[in-house]
Amino acid sequence: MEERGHPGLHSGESLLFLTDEQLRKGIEAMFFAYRGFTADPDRILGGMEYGRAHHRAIHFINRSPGTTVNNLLNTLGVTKQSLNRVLRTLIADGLVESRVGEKDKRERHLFLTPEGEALEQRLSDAQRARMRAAYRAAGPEAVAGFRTVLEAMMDPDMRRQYLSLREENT
Amino acid sequence: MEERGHPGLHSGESLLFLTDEQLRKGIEAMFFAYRGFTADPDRILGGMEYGRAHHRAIHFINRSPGTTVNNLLNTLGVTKQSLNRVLRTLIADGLVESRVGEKDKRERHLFLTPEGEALEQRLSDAQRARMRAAYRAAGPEAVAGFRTVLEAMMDPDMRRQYLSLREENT
DNA sequence: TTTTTAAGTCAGCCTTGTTGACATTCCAAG
DNA sequence: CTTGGAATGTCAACAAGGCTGACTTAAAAA
Repeated sequence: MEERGHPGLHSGESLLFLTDEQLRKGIEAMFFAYRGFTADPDRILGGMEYGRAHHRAIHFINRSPGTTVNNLLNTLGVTKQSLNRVLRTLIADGLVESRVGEKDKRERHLFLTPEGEALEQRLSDAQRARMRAAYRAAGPEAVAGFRTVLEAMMDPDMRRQYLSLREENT
Repeated sequence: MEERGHPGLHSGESLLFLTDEQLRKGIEAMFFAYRGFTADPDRILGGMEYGRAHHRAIHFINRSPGTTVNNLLNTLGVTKQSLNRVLRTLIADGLVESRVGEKDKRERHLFLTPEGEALEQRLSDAQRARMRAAYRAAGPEAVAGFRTVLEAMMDPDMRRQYLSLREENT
């Protein structure tokens, strides 16, 4: 069942990986894997007053300190009302700081406080631990393929988001 | 907590794919890709009275016709109350049929009606189209790696679910 | 000056998850 | 036969986290 002899892309047989059966396996793999992917942070957050939405906000603020609300909105793909509810609690609890923009005073630039960074660490440590185990078990070539397929699966807008985030510090 | 040089696997350099930076890229890839993964069915369902939960139920009933409520519960990882709310509407709307078990009459075996199968087709066609495009763009080797990493990322329970589903008709 | 933009807020709604309590049905063990 | 436990279903209440719509404020842009 293995023909990684690499495709000239003709030969027809190398397209067996595009059967509906193969596609469905991939779909179910995504479903079950995503559950694992979120399981550890969810467990940690379950004890607190926060949820997955807070985790996502914290992640991307940590990823791009000083990002604006609008940026974050687009990255997360939610409405400002949804995001605002999350940010309000994070700011009130002292995990996120919101600074008025210097150039454009309408904008608010978001930063993690030391407490916010501490929570971010806890959450991403847990998530990375699972990721690291999976990567190690699968090996570097599988990881490369993993990322290639995921990128191809994104909406174009999201792919741009993803790639622009990578530029920042690669 | 990061050992990046790391010995065991000789050469050391082959472990560069396990850096925190690489892991974070993988995490974000999962996040953005999952959005794409669910986008098409969500769009279709947005117009109706159904949501993602209905899609998942329909998918796995189609995948394993005659499965019991308890089986489905475990596969989906939700409570029976959550699933019941979804199943009730699907049954009421004539998309799913619930048959009392013959051997054990406490069990209800679930099947899609022709209408249910029609909706399943619409949804999975959309999802498979994206998957197919991604697979085609990435190539068979990347796809193999993709599935390998996803399997390694699942919780053991979910991996068993995933693999047992594969056995049924491979 | 007027219009547009960024952000925040309030109110209300929906889906989908959760617990807890309880009824029904039925198998199986005592 | 009786009873305990398992599988299912149902009701109620609640929470997270999406959404839309309407409105305000402040500041930038035209």
